[in-house]
Amino acid sequence: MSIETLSRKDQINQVAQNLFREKGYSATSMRDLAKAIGIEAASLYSHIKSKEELLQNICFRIAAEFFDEYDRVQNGTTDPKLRFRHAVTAHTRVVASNLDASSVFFNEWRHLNEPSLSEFKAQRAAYEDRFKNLLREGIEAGVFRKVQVSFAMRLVFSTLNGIPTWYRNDGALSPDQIADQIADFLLEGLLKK
Amino acid sequence: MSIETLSRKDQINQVAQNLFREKGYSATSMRDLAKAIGIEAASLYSHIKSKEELLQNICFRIAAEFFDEYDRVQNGTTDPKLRFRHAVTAHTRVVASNLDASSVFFNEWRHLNEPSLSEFKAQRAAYEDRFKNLLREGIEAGVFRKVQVSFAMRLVFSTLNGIPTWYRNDGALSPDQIADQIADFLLEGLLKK
DNA sequence: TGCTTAAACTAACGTTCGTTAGCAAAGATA
DNA sequence: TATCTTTGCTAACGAACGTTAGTTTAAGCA
Repeated sequence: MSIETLSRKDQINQVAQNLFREKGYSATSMRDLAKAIGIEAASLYSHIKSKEELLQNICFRIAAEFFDEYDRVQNGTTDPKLRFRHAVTAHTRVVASNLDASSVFFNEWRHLNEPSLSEFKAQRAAYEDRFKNLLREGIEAGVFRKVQVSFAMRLVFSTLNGIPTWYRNDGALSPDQIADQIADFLLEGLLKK
Repeated sequence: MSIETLSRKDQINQVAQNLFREKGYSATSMRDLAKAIGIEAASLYSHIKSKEELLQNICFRIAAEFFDEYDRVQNGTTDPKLRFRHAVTAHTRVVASNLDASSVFFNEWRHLNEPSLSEFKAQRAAYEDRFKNLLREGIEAGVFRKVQVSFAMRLVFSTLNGIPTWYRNDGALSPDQIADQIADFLLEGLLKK
């Protein structure tokens, strides 16, 4: 869907995603946002309640996508190695298909105010726990090396959440392709076997 | 060195590192910074030229540390696997020993203005090239899997630069210890051999 | 004691911030 | 045609922003 066919409200949310990512939430003014759309700053308030509402929309929409995609791919799978691979590729697809929004999710969430901030942290922790459990399963099954699960989980997420810093969805590599390659990298490492 | 024994100028730089990391550069006001020190905002200008100068100091000091530590550990080593391991552990030590500053380096550099911004990008690209060369060497030597070097470099840096999001230098694990564990993770991956 | 200097202060500058109030235009609906 | 709703506008609010000017304070030194 091109940006002209979106409702004004959707258009505002989309441009906000882009600006919040490029300049950061605090450094993006409502006048910047309005100018990028082609209206006056005050006119934004015919469609939205506040600047922070825009940030909340982005953060919680992406959080929901992470959960949804995770549930979708885990359904029915029991093999620990495959469960982990599916979780990694699902997460990667969400990130790579929502570069602006996921970038804001990763870097701008701290500008949320209460109670959104606590809710955000709780959801993130719950999501991270799922990955810790996958790692535990893999270790207990003797498939993964005996690593500290919370340490390994942090490294995995660092790799995944860094995607928006370098990936461009320009046709060279599809989200599915990099998802597979990242899963390979996390499972195999750099060394030749 | 405790914060009270620093010169005022050093103290300002140190508190700025911390605030820029916690709240972001744009969301940190000079009045925030002054308040955290216990003086008036205008008094800061007896010691510094501008807010942006503080950001420049942080970014370029850390950049220099990355280069220095890299040069120090590469000196004399020729084995590709060891060269890569040393580069990774050196980088990790710099990050883990400068959590506030490296966090600002990773996340707030975009608020630099020209010409500092271009200079920053150039230095970062030069540093990244060193890692790409190490990966190339490892592949040519048959030690590393045949991965795309620029892709692998991005994944490596994502892992390393995510350290400030989770590591606390509180005595549980020293910078050297996590450096070794991260190198293991990058080289070996999660799978049991 | 008088002089110099560093480092703080108060006051204020002009600008930008997010947001509100009130109004105008335009299209949909009756 | 008359009315309502949506979506924009101009004007402006009070607050906060980075920064400058000018002044005071206090310590070090001749």
